[in-house]
Amino acid sequence: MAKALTPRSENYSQWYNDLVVKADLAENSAVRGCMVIKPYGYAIWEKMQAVLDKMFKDTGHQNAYFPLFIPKSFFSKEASHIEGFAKECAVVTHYRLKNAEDGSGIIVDPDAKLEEELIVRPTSETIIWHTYKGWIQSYRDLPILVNQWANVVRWEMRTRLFLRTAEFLWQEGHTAHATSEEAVEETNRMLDVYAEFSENYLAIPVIKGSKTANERFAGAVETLCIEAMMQDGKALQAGTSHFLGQNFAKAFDVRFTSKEGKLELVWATSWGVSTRLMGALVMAHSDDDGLVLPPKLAPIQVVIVPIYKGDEQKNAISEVANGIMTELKKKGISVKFDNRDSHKPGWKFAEYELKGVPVRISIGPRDLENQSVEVARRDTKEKTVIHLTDLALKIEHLLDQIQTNIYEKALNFRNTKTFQADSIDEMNRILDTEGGFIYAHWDGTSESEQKIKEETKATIRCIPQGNKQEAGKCVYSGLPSKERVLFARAY
RNA sequence: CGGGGUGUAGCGUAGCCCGGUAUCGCGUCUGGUUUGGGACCAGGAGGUCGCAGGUUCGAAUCCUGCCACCCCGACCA
Repeated sequence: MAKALTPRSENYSQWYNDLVVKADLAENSAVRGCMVIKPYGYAIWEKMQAVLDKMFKDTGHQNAYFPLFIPKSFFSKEASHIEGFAKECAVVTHYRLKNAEDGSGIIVDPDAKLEEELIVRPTSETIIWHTYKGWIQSYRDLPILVNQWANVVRWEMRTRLFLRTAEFLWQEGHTAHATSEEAVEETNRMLDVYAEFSENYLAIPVIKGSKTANERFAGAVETLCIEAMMQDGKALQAGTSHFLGQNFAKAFDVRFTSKEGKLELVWATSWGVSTRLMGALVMAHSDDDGLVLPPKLAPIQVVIVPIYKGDEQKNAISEVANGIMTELKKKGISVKFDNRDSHKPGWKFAEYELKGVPVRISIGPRDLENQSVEVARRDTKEKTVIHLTDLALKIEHLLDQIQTNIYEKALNFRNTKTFQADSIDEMNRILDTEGGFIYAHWDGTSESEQKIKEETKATIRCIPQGNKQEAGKCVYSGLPSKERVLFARAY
């Protein structure tokens, strides 16, 4: 079978889409803009969830769950918030269907109109802050450190598997604090959690920074983000952490009595990552043979493929394979022995490469004689013959090496695609030929930011944390600037 | 919502300009031979040609209307 993944140079988004479908991660559903996440894709998401959930708990958070539906009136309480989300909300207006009297089918019962429409949550700040009002009276009730795993709906005009779907899965943390300092600290802490997750598990290097006012989350005082580079040089926002100030406390009238006995507004944060990370994972590491999964998130870390003629060989190989499996499982390595008769070895090799399984062990008659196996790594496609002695230990080390190598490779790629530019023309030249990240001076105004976007299609991804201070002139206005900010074309 | 494109078997397609009941590949089923990189041979099954109407002896093909999907923008995690 010709697998024919589109070479990524020709049409990256087509290549991405084909890969997601062929690797069995997800597919478009019958519902506009919504996707079906298939078992293999969901298994990866579950591994991400498990790691993140532990990181949240290790930083003192608890999980809770809030309603899917939000009364319309809740949205009108925070003006900039509704402005940011109004354009893309699904709205429930009725609660009953009935058979049409003319027999033409099922219709919405006009008599079952809701008094107040319900919005399917695009994010949960409003319903949660409405709830928090009832939870918070005194400084003793703070902080509240809650996370929710949920689905949300944003009626996007154009969707793309994982990267932008009308419904997506995510986690959203919502915390309440007595002081501004504490809330800011929380905002930073969670950004660090995301950066650590991205680099250590997804094996994707990220730039931490803050968004400009234009790009800020609707209702936030400050939005922090991590920005990753995909293999076509475009940027992908991989996670956000918002300092909400007292905006939501004001909107929902959430006050507490301080130690000093004064009534004060509560300080807030919210932070989230979504199934978009699945898209990041695919776009950051894959090659023309398929997915390349970091071992820490691969549902199958090792696959064993037998090569045999006849039952006698098959049985002998199975015995060796079972021994290896037992040893690997003892080390907590997930391993699959694919002894199906229905496919030939070559077919299986290609199949597991497409699915990104980090390590493949193949065992044939040659190996039986030599007490060895052939070990192939997905990231470099190197094959080596390894003796059975201490095989599990060697595989364990190999998995670590692969995890590191994938990260290093992504980091090197990003470094070679990161540039400085001192004019709009230079920016355009780089973006059109190389793509990638560009550090350039900006005068700090929304007008210049907007103009640069119009002329280059690149946006300010973030003002990087700990950014080097350096006097210069804005690439658009020529006005003085004290630092370079990160520009890129983005997903 | 603008600009472009495509609808033919489970999937991918040829045929359309120039009208005669549909081509090829993958998959699938049966039998046999195979197995160290997506096996081979033989045989079989599978189609309202997106929908509706029109022209015609005859429409996948020409005409009209509609629908769906994809890509590129605007919006966005």
